[in-house]
Amino acid sequence: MKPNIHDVAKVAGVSSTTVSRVLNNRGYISEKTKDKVYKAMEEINYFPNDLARSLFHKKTNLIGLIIPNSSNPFFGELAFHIESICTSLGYKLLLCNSLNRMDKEEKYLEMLIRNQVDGVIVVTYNRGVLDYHKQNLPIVAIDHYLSEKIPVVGSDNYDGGKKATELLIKKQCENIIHINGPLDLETPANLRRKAYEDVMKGQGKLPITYEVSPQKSREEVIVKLFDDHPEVDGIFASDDLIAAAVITEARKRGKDIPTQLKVIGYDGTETVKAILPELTTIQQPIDSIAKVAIDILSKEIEGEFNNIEFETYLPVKLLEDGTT
Amino acid sequence: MKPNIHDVAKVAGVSSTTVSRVLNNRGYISEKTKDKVYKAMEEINYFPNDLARSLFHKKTNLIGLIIPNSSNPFFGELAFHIESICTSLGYKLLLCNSLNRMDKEEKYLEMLIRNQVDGVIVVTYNRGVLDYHKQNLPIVAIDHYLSEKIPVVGSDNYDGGKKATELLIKKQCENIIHINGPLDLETPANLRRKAYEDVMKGQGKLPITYEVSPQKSREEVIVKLFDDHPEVDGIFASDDLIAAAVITEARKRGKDIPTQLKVIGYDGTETVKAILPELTTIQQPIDSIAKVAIDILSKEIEGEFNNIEFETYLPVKLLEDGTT
DNA sequence: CTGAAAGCGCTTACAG
DNA sequence: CTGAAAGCGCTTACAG
Repeated sequence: MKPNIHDVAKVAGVSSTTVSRVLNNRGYISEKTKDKVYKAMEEINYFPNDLARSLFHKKTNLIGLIIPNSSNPFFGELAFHIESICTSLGYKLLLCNSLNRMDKEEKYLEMLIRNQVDGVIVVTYNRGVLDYHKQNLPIVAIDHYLSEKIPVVGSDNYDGGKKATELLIKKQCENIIHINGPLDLETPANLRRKAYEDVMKGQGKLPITYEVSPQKSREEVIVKLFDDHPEVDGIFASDDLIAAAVITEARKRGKDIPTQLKVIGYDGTETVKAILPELTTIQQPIDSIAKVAIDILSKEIEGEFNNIEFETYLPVKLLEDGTT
Repeated sequence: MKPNIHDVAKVAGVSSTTVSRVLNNRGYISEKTKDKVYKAMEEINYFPNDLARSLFHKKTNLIGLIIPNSSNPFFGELAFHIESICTSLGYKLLLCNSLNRMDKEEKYLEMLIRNQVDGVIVVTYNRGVLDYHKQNLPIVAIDHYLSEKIPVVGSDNYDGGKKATELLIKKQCENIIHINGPLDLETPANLRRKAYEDVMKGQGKLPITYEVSPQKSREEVIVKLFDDHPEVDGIFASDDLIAAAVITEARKRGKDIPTQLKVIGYDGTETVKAILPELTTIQQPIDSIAKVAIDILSKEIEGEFNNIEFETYLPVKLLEDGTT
């Protein structure tokens, strides 16, 4: 059986109140007593039970993180940064992979509430999930505006889409096509597409967007794109994984990159930079997103609602390399 | 203030004992009472406090996962699979990124103990961390044998190294060099190196290993390797990220892959397969590793120590593609 | 079929 | 400087 505070008290020959005081360094305790208690704790290998503490304090120092999938490099890196910052602040992280499924998101949210988390960081593209549980739980959303009451932190997707499209134009591409994720989910990628369309129209060009979805895989869509549009000479993909698949297919078809086809991706994770460094891409500041999200969540937790920024869109960076 | 079981009881006009019984579906309760209680819970938006439940039951359904870094695709995918399986079993996951640092691992372990986790899954290459806290906490190690008492689940690293080296030999490589991670950490990659050396020696060839470390980056090491050994025509990298960097550097030097240089990596994550599908690699069964690790941990938690396999090494698979 | 009481492991106001 | 008591939100053996 694990020792508890009474076991420590017995060994040290004091009351459990005193042990608790030593533990929390609270009130006056004689050095002698302190020593006795510390020795007793060590002797019986005592660790305080944070469950009991949390129950009393009504604060768990637990944060829930709901992301679609930590396998994706973007979310894997986001989870890493968020966890690191949480730990440095004394918070612990409960990880939840929702696969972007609303039913899972709701179940996770209920689980987090039952576990009394102090706050939740959520990356969801399903509006409305969070209204479901009417608890007034501190929440911050990443990447996507959910409701007036929920602060959102992300990066400047419109500017990213603009920068990407403009680069292809500057590089003399005549036939620029965009590949995006599911258009029905309200992902931030939709703003990238909007910027693409605006820039194209501004140039008097016709925007064309292909859509990758759970039903149509990256590979399928890209094959169709090349079949439909053999004239394509510039592709802006809404994430780096799609861009990588474009490069693979282009190679198969003997299309040289960047002379015959220029490709630009989106995200610029460390992983992709390591594996495919030649990919030109728009880099999101994942570490800053994590930092700002936790800053805001901490403020919500501490009840400082007055100086909270409700929408933060951090700047993105063009990383130019060999594929353009 | 969040409602508690007494609030529900008051609204429903019953005792809190009865509410608890309804909540746990335990003992006989009249349908009428059940209904009243459910209505009351809904009315005041009640969710049970799992902290209090856990405190009573001395079981939290919390699992701790300590990995080096969820940014790395291998660990990101491992975390994903572990979390998914945990959730399907009613466990919740506390994520810890140790950066392979022993001091962090120890702090995380203490945190997990204080939080009363039911068990811990740990990927560490620092022997001895776990002896530190002498709690008899259910633990399972992934990828690395830590002590007689701790079951380990991994894949067959020796066979992976053997398969990789043999492929390069079969493909007529004359000068095969191996690149490994830090040799002082007892990583599973060391077994891959051992297999490489054995196969090389068996062929009457001299094994040569270059070491990537926190001090010497992948890029640095690879540049040196090519400078030292312009004759190299086969490289076996102990992970896919190193293999990718080899490919990048080879391209810079105008060495054609696979005609002048053949490259094989290790891990075969979904991410790398998506971004660099032409990479030949040895694939680890990440999902099975996760599955078996949790199976074993569950058994430890339930106290079924009799039918636990203490060492499990799952088979790896050669994925042959364009780089060889 | 239902309730009062004790207890899970802590903490803190209150006394002394 | 130290201790007894009440309470955080639950659950369950025991009565009835």
